[in-house]
Amino acid sequence: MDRRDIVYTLLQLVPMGYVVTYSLLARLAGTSPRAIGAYMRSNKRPIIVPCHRVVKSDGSLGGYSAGGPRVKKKLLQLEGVAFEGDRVSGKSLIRDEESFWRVLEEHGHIVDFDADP
DNA sequence: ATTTGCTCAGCTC
DNA sequence: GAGCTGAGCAAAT
Repeated sequence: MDRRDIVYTLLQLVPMGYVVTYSLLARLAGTSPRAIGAYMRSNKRPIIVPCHRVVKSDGSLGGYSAGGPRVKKKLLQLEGVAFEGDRVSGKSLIRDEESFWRVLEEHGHIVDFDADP
């Protein structure tokens, strides 16, 4: 299990209609934002690993190797993500770890870290 | 709005 | 190994 697998796994937990930042994934996986970009670029399983749900921390799109920013935006809109111009509007953008875990809980993913005996 | 310094995985020699 | 290139960030200007 290397860092790349961790990143892909985390990404698959993000529900439709939400978007995370490169920066957040970097903090969660213990690496740098640009490294996340590199992982996405070399992503071999489009769709299964939803690279289109990763954007820059100011809400602008960033890149998308499978079709360019146009396609990326379109996909997000189809998933219900709201835009203001070329930026994702605040509501669906997850920037910090706390909101990340909260969103996962609300969508029924298992978050429980310390199961107390 | 634009510039500046920092980052690190992957690719090339 | 050493050097370059980005699907980026935050702070200062």
